[in-house]
Amino acid sequence: MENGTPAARPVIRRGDSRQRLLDAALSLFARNGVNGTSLQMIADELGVTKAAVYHQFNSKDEIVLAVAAPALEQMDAAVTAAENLPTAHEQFEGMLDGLVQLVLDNAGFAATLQRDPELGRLLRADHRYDSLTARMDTLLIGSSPEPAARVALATAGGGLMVAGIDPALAGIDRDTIGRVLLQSARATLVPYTHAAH
Amino acid sequence: MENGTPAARPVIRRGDSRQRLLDAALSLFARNGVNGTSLQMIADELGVTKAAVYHQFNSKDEIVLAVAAPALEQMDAAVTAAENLPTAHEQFEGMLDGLVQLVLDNAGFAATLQRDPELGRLLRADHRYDSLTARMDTLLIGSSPEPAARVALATAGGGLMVAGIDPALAGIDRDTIGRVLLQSARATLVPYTHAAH
DNA sequence: GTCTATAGATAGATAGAC
DNA sequence: GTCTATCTATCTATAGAC
Repeated sequence: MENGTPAARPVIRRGDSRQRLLDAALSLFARNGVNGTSLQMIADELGVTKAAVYHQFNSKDEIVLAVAAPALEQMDAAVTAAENLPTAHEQFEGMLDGLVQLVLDNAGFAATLQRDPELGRLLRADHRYDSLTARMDTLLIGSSPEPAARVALATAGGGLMVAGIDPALAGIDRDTIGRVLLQSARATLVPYTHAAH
Repeated sequence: MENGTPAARPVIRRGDSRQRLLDAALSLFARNGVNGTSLQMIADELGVTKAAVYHQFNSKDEIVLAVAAPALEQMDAAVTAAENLPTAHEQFEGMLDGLVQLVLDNAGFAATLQRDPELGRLLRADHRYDSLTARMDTLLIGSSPEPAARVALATAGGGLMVAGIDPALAGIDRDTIGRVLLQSARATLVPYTHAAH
């Protein structure tokens, strides 16, 4: 290689170890839950000691929140995009599409969120998350839903989340999973939304 | 009081403390997960010490399995009842009905099962559970389901389970929840079952 | 059935050397 | 960025008195 660049390109990029840590942590969280995953397990997975983990994050909670961040950003983008669609019907369908993509792109995170009370508590402590879910709910079942609609929303959401959990679903192609998830969520919600007509 | 009976009827019946322990444990498991619930928390909830808990159960796993037992028995009964129905269509609908009742009757347990990897592992170690779920799956989507049907089954199951989780659903009457759950599960599964015609 | 006391392991977290 | 070493708190579980 030529020496036109002032410094040789390092084989290990900066921030790589941080990302490797987050990947390992998410994988362990999805399998064992947040409470079932110790910092020792994360360190072992990376082949380092706990102290090395603490060099990059000040606490376990910080790791959990860093793991959640990308999914929350994608969720924010999906909600905002759906809100900007012209008709209520398109908003409903757009939000549904975005939600399925979100789950497919973040299956491990969805599994963790669905399963772990600890992650739910941490997220609910953040105002952004509360606001996001409220906006999403409005797009799907309106701003003053009847009780049955709230049950349907929880049911549809729960059904979506398991796509990343069930080991029996490993090996099934993304398109098939996405198609079924979309059909299921739509069929569950349509009787209770005013926007689907 | 008269002394006609040889011993005064005790105010606290035998076995009550065991049942109180299981009730407290399930409540804590549903809120915090199995891994998020220590024996100390269970003892505190009952106002006793850990040692008193260990007098009734030899290990934490034993408590978890004892908490799960009633739901597993009800599941067994529901599957068997559905299998004895005459037509495939009635078996499908009967299993769906039984499943919804199961979830409504054991909301706390369903929440725990859905969320906690630890409980799932413990149950899967028991052959009875594996066999039960296999029989249930066959009633709902047949014995050699296509991939999409397996996704639909996991989705419907996940949707059902959340009925006991979401705090936002507290206060909604049982009939409403049951009706929505049944509609959702049926709508999700019908496109992929051969028994629904 | 409930208690005190404790064992042994592991949790999250910190200090300071390299 | 990674290490050794260590702290404190808590965990599951046991022993033995009342």
